[in-house]
Amino acid sequence: MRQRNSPQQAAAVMDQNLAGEDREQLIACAELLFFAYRDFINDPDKVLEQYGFGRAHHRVLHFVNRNPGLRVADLLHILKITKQSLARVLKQLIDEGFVTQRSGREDRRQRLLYVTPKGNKLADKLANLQMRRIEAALNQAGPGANAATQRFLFAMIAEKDRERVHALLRLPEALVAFEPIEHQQQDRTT
Amino acid sequence: MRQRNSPQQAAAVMDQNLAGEDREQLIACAELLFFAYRDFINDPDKVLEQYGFGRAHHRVLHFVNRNPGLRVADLLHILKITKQSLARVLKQLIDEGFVTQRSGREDRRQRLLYVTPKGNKLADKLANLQMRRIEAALNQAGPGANAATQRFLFAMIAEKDRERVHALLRLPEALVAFEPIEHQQQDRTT
DNA sequence: CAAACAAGTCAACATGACTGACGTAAATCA
DNA sequence: TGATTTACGTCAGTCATGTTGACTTGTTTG
Repeated sequence: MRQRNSPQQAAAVMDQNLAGEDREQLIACAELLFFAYRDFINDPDKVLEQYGFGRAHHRVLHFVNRNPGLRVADLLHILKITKQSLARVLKQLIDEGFVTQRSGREDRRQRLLYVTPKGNKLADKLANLQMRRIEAALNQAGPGANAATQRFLFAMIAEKDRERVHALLRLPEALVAFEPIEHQQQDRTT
Repeated sequence: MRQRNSPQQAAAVMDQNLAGEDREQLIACAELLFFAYRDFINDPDKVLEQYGFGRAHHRVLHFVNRNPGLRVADLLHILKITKQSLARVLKQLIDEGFVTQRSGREDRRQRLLYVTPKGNKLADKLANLQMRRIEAALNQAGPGANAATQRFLFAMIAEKDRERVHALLRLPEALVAFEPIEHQQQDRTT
């Protein structure tokens, strides 16, 4: 038996109803994240379909577009998938002329990845779709939403990956160090 | 009991940028959303593996747990998948005693879904994992992050689904009406 | 030179999505 | 009442994307 307060009640006792209301807030966040991501993914999917590509292709194309010269190993860390999974979509992107490879100058074992002009065009097209939705959402969420949301999303990342992501996205320093956090024990597994 | 300060206090600085910088901000949001969701999904996955379940099972279990008496048709709208996709995971959840069905009283064609105590236990276990991460992230993101993030995530949802989600999550009215939205429907058909 | 490393590849498999077609029982409409 | 619609279930096949394991080819490094 779970009781749910009406919005009026919720607003009234916002900071007093400790565990119960707090729990509802957290669950709302979780569910909203699910719905938001569901629709965030949706726009590009329709376009990708026309190219015979899927989300996996999109992700590769995006990060190569944003980070020219990315190594395959980097991509594996970013996407957290196996190289066999990556290989399939990467091969398609290369075969169809959206991505190219060059050997690294210093280390010739490495295959550095770059988008072609064609790849850049598609990547930008997809990015613009998503950015339009994000922009509208930020506007609707009001001032401060950008900063707060970025801090929240960044803090949702597994702690051991944050530094890598921070560097990858070239984020401002403020994002990491908003509040000192006491004890954090996450992602010790494996 | 995070304080819900007015979002203006949180950070009014970051939101007034120029076009080029603005674009970078939006891209950062998009990428952060990807990384956040990637890791948000990760915690439950490890537990689900032990039960022989996947994400699809988790989603069904979660929404049935949160909304006892949910109809199959509702679930399809929530998850935006086909009934054939749903059928497989739902059947497993029922066969293994995590979910039960009852015929609707008014309309006996309907199969109303409920979690069993066993199902409730697993659902809560998974929810707690995710809520712990969200709680830590909200703390780290500072005051105002909860409200701002919820508004942002809500606004990311496809407009035609917002009303439905709003009703489903029993969200406070303020979430929808931060900024005057022009046309809003009153249809409450769940 | 041997070992470690970056990357590619082959094969088999699991999950979760899809389409299309069909069945069944209950509600609703003409 | 009889026909149609609705809610749900199911069979069968396909596709996209993930997995593990094993092996190869270059290249760098100890």
